[in-house]
Amino acid sequence: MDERKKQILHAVIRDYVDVGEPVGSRTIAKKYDLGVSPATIRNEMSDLEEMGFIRQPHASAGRVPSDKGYRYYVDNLMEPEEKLLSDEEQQQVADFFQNCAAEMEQLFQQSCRLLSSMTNYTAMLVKPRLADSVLERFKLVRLNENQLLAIMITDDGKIHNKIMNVAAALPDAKLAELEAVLQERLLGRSLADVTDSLVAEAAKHLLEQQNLLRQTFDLLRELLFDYRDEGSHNKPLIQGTLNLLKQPEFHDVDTVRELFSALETDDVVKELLLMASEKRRGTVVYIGDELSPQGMSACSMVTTPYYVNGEKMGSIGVLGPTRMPYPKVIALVEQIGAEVSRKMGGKAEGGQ
Amino acid sequence: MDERKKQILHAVIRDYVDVGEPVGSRTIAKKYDLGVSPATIRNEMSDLEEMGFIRQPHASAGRVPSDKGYRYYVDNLMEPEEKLLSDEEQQQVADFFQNCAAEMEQLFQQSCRLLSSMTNYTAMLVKPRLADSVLERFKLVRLNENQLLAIMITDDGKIHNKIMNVAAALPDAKLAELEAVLQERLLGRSLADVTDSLVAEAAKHLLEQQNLLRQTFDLLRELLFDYRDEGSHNKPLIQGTLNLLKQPEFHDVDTVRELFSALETDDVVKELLLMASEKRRGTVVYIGDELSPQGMSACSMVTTPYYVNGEKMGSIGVLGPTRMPYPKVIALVEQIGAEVSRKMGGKAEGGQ
DNA sequence: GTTAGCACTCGAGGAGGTTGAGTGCTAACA
DNA sequence: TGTTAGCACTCAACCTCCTCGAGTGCTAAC
Repeated sequence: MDERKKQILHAVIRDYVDVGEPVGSRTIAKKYDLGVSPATIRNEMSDLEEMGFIRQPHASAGRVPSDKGYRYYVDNLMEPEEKLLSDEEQQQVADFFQNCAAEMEQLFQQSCRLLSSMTNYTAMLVKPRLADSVLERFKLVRLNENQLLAIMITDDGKIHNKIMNVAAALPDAKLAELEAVLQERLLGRSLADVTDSLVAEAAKHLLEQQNLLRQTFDLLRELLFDYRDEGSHNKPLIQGTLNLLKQPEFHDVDTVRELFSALETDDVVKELLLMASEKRRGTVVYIGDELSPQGMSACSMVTTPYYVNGEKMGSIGVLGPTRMPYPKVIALVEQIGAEVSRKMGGKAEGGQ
Repeated sequence: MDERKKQILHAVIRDYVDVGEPVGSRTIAKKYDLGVSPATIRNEMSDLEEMGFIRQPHASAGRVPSDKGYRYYVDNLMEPEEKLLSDEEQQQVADFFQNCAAEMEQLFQQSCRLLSSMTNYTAMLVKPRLADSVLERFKLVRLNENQLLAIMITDDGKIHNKIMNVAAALPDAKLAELEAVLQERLLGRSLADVTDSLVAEAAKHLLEQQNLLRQTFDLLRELLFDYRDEGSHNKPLIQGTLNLLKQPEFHDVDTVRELFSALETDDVVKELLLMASEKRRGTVVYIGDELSPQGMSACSMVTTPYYVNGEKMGSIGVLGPTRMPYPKVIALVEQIGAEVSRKMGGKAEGGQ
């Protein structure tokens, strides 16, 4: 891959992303000053096609970048100066984060919306894993003779609760004792740390005395593990699904159907967003075929992790057509990701 | 509108719903035994067109029912025997409701899914208004010196809570007193009944003594009214949006965009579903243009109310193309609505 | 290694023709 | 007066044929 080939590939991609139509050798010779004739460019393009970086939609058309071509571009060709946001965009982001909500849930919602409206693609965000939340408060409240309400407040400000039935009367003193023991053992720990044995041990001596509490404990354990596994508690946020319909590549209803049904499957979205953050590789770009296991091979995705209190984290990202202005989108995702981290008191982490 | 015209209109609609293509005079003469020649049917159809019940997509095509035609059909032509569900369908519904969840939220979700999968259209449901929920329990729990947790449990089993800051220490005795007074005044009332004056009066003598509680009360009032107005607390359920994409009438991406953006607006959906139940007219059918204020003039909608404990209620319904088998869909919606009512201990109400 | 020139390919788009479903009209019939 | 047969007419859908133009690949010359 010599320098000139790189230049030509770069030119093909820039032009295609811009105009949306296959780009020919003449166009490149005219628009980008490479100092060679169309014929030479043709030869080079023929090589590039053989190498799999570009392809022809049909025999007498210009060239279009392949997924591999975009990949090479993102990995090797993108120039830092392309990644800058315009002043207005900078401003827009800054303004937004100055005035945005402090409450976590809302901040996420709104950031997601911002990202989708600024890119005109679909934005998505996974909230921090509930398992990483730290138990800050734990209360047992008597509702009546047979019912207790367990209240847990986690450090993200969320209140979780569950009504539990107790088989027989439980004196106030015992209840207080139970609460105290559990508080001592559970508070300050993340839900991930709350293991079966921990709960069991915490209540051992109580259980010995009062077998009737066993049910309550089973319920409590269920509750804790339920939250820890975060089954349905942590749906990813998705904003601007409809933006994708604006894209010419999704003018075919069948493609749209496939794509949307993938988007409706929360697990797919979460998996995608988390694939990136779990590798801890900063911003990650998935291109075309790399999303085919998720049924989105017509798309590309840019995700970046964000941090809450320096540790716990989630991811925010954008889904658009493979033909997207990668540098801009990457810059925007990183910028917004960093701002979210900042707002949440985490350390930002940018770049690749 | 003589008998023969009715028969012909009926035939046009049945055939069009079935086949999906404009239907001509010859087809009707052959398929439906009206005892007259195509020529006669042509004359009648010409009249029907003049009356606005059918129309021609283009000059040399067959006829297609207009919105007005469907309306007339639904109001006057549908025969009771058309409204029967097949045995398998009956069975499917019965099976489902035998095994379905008892928990309200889940029951709604699952019923909605059932309706959408059985019709292959989009199903939607508004949950009962929160304002109609009755406060069953009310608790004030001290979290620490400066924070109280207000817990409200409504008769639908939902737990609502809010953390409130109190300016200065509040002795346990006062807290208990406060709780007791509020319980006395608020329990057993629906959120709709909880008025500003009620809360104020309930706490009057307390406030006189302890001005510092004012803030707490303001917060509590806010909380109550927040739930009562049910701002974001009561999103309608929507299932099977993607089913609409299967319909040939939505093969155009622009129509889809318009429709989906309407569906994304919760208020529009809720308004639609509630329009019916507020009139207390049983099952209601909206056809084509009648939905144009909601930006869904390509669709028809069938909704029916359901009842919880005989009074409080919501609606369940189906959104599909105007070309839908109305009798079947109506029967299905009513059946499922009735089952939901039954499950929720409400009285069923069928028919129009 | 680069370039100019040229033949070739192929999709897009328009013109023209054919087909078939369906209508509207008219005149004849009961 | 209502019904029917017959016939001319209309029009979308579908072909085919044609041209145009963008773009390529190849070759021979520089």
